[in-house]
Amino acid sequence: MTTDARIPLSRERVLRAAVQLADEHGLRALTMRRLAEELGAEAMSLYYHVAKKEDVLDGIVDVVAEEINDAVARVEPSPDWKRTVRERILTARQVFLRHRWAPALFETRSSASIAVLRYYDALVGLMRDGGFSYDLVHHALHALGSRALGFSQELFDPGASASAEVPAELAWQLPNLVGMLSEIAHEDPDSTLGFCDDQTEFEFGLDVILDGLDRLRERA
Amino acid sequence: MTTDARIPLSRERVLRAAVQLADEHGLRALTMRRLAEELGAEAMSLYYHVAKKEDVLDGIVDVVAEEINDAVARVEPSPDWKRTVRERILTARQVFLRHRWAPALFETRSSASIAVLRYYDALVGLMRDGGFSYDLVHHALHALGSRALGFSQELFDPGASASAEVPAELAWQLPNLVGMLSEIAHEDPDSTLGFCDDQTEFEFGLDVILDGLDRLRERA
DNA sequence: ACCTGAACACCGTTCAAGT
DNA sequence: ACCTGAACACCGTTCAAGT
Repeated sequence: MTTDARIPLSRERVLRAAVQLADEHGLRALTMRRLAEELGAEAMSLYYHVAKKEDVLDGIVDVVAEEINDAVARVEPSPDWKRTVRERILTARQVFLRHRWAPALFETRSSASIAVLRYYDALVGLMRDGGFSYDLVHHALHALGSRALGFSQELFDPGASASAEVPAELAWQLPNLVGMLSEIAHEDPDSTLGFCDDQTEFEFGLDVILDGLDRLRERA
Repeated sequence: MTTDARIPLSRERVLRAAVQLADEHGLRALTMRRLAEELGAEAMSLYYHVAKKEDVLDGIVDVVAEEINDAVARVEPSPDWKRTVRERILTARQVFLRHRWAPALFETRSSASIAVLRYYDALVGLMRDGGFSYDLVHHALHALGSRALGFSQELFDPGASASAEVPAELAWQLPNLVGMLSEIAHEDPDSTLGFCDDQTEFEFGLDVILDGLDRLRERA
């Protein structure tokens, strides 16, 4: 989907096109040459608007982070810190569902973008107002990890390794896993997303942590 | 550090060299050409022992996973499930500290290696014996995420963005973050690893989750 | 059976040159 | 000021050829 070549390039146009390219064809398709093609320009033209590819990657992280900030800004605060924080995080998660490549990329960035810092700043403020000490907020951010931003990279999807996919010769080595999977498959035979409902699992993990943090806050 | 060229290549030698190369120079240095050079061979020779680069990456994930399995096998079980699981996870973490590139790579693998599955199988068994239903174990694995395997990718290290590094013009946009960081820096002026002690934070987050899971187990 | 040289299709990036 | 062509140093990988 090559766009009109008459519109002049700009950093913003480049970044928008990069996000769209990643949305449609994944991060691997995001090469400088392909990106330029998408914009109806030559690869070398991009370098007038961005320093290098890393700059593009930093840029699209920022674009997504701004999208998150816009989304969570519409969440109306509640007197209950946990309710507000929970809703903000689930709202942020919706943005990541629109940009499936983003979690992996966010984790490769070493220095946080300004937009990400603003996101965290608001979170810190909400928890502080909810009765947390700065010290506990700090621990809380580490405990939440990427969940605070709205995603949780699944290392191993128990559902993806459903019993059917495990070769019989392997099964005997994994009695507990096989047992667990067969029971789950039995109990929830028609889950839409395979055996594990990502949304349910994300909320489960999030609530375990938020509840735990709330208990620590009360005790302190 | 080129090794003796007279020793014939083998899949195992290739993978060992790949791990060592990543340990010493990072994942980015792990190219087929460089790897071959390290082994005193030509890049094309590698393809007789591995299918493609992805195969090498799958392979070194497996090597690390086996290293983890060896390490946790030496953890002696306790009647308290939480104690045992906690110690196993912290033991696994030690392995990741020796292979800093591994967390990022583990997260890019879509299908889990057999060794990783064995690790999870043992974990499932321990929790099941500790009184968990299969269903709760399943939720627990999702809640722990990569922490179950012994690492937690930090998206944004609050310590890395210490107040000193935040430009003054940005600080006013981040009042809560700046407040939090200045207090933490003040309270813990001489932490070795910067402002955040990774080990402490990892254990904090792990304990929040394990305690939460234990409470859910009791209630069920 | 195991290893290699030459070659291909791709990268990101520089630099001098065009308008 | 903005864009481009040619070129460079790298990738992973194929394939026919060597021993």
